[in-house]
Amino acid sequence: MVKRADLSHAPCPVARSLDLIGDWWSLLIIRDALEGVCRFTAFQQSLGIARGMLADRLRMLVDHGIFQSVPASDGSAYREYRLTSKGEDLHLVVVALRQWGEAHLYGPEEPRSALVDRQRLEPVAPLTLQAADGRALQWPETRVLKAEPFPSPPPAR
Amino acid sequence: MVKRADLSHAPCPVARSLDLIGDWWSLLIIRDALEGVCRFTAFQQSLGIARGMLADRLRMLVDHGIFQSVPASDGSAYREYRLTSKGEDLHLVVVALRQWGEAHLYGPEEPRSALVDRQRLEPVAPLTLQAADGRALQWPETRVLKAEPFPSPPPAR
DNA sequence: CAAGCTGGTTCTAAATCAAGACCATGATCC
DNA sequence: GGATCATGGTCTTGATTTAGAACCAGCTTG
Repeated sequence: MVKRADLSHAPCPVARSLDLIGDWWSLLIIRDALEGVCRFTAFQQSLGIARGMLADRLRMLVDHGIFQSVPASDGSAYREYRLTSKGEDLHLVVVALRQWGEAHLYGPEEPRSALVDRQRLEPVAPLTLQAADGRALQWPETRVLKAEPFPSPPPAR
Repeated sequence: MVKRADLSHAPCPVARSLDLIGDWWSLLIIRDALEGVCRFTAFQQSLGIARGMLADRLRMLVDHGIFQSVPASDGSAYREYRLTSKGEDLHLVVVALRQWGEAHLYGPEEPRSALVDRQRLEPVAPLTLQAADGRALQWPETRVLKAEPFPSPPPAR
């Protein structure tokens, strides 16, 4: 056996994405970062994650260009973690998870945090799937076209 | 320490969602199911997952109402796993992961599977965040409103 | 009814994870 | 300018999870 499968060269983008952020903590760290958390200790306190885990995860996310480690903006000699634009683009994944959770994991009266339009403080609209021309699509109206088999699969690194 | 944190009563819908499907395999199983896979052996072969893991994951996903186990549609005595509507609603999460992976994890020439509109075989449009009135929103134009503190937090069960 | 498929369960070893001790800087206080 | 605290980690130690393979019982096919 050895280690968990390596999906970083999978032909399916879903698998590659999960290879990076499919673990227990990464998306929670990214969620916090999207809400403005940027210091090691702040992540650690917000999430209750073990410090060693957090250090590992941040290192990995920096290596993969999702975070960058920059000098702290408050002028101190410490550093902070900022999402790159690649990392920020994960906000749609977080929103999709949020909306699914809101729809299916809460009782009708149960309080929950909400993502709102900053101007009007109204909840954002549910995400929808659209065709290239803007038509709304249901899931059964789509299909996955498999990739062509690759000339040379994982050519080392 | 003991076991991984229980997020099933978290006030944040993202955390609750990840509590169910934030592990290494669940979303890959769901991705396959969305593409029509429904038999135990088919999942196992498609994913290369250990059989014990797969059995555990499917049991858990059935327990949480994401799959249901139904008699096989081919008339045999075997069973198959079908997504419930709750499970099907995860397609937006899978699409978000797919689009992020397409945008950030592939070289320009590297082949990949694509999600297309079944009628025209054109790729679907990128997901976008919209306000309640349909205006496009960028991430910085939104914020997360925290939930009211709950009267009685996790009341056993 | 024998052989193979299906859908699991159980076992073991390895890897991962949580928790806390420890430590090296940098900042603060006096 | 030395003591003390905060920051941002690393290291060690067990518990839990995971991968992989072996095993097994109920269908199904020939």
